[in-house]
Amino acid sequence: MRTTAQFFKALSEEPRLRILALLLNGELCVCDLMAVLQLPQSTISRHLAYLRNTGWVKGRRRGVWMYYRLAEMPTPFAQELVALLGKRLRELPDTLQDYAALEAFRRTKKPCA
Amino acid sequence: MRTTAQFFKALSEEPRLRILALLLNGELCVCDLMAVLQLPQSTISRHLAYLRNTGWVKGRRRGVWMYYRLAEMPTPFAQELVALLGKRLRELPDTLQDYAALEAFRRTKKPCA
DNA sequence: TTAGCATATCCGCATAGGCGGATAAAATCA
DNA sequence: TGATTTTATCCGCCTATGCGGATATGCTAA
Repeated sequence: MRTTAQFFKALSEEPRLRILALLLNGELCVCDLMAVLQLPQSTISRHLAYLRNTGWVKGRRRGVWMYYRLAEMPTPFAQELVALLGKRLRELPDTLQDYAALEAFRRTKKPCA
Repeated sequence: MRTTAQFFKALSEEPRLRILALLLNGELCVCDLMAVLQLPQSTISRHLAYLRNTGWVKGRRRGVWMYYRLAEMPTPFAQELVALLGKRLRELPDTLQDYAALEAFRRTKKPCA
């Protein structure tokens, strides 16, 4: 029960929902997230750490860069929750804006890759 | 997005999950919840207020007693989330214990009704 | 109208966790 | 090795919210 509560707590802050929404479409590095979310790097990293500790994302180091992706969910409950959350996030205006910002960022430059 | 985050925040505390789990099987009054959760009345009421303000439960006054029940969810997303959450909660050991405690409490006495 | 019960709110206190700037650590390259 | 880049962590500050006892409110019945 405590674990379940913690799991939901990860979803209770807007920046974390935005991060998860962006990761729905695949792996991103911290600098991608910074560019899209327009938040200081320490803020992004802190939220990523929280998501990592609660089992929502996994990080992979590739040289200097850390790539984050959604973690594989261990239980059917978690899997269904991710599916449901994803469906919901994708229809929020903020998400669509972030997707557009990511597109734009990728077109203009590719500094981390 | 902010609303979505708030909605999940309501699920991020154990006492609130226990309350929701109990309400899955129908309306209860505050004194029922006190008996089962073994928490002080002020604590129960505070969590109920939080759940009320975030749209999870509705209260109905019946004389001196306040009966709480799960609210009707306004969106398909919320409806599916409730269904999923309910399925999850019902399989947690803490929930089963609380159900048993409620049963026991109802058998021994019926002080509020 | 007053007493008594159920519930809501108030209070002070404690902690988790938000924030962003500063600093440390990890990895690469010259 | 030393400089540079990327990311993680540290720091102090601040707000939200947890807690439970005390008090206020709402309602009923005598």
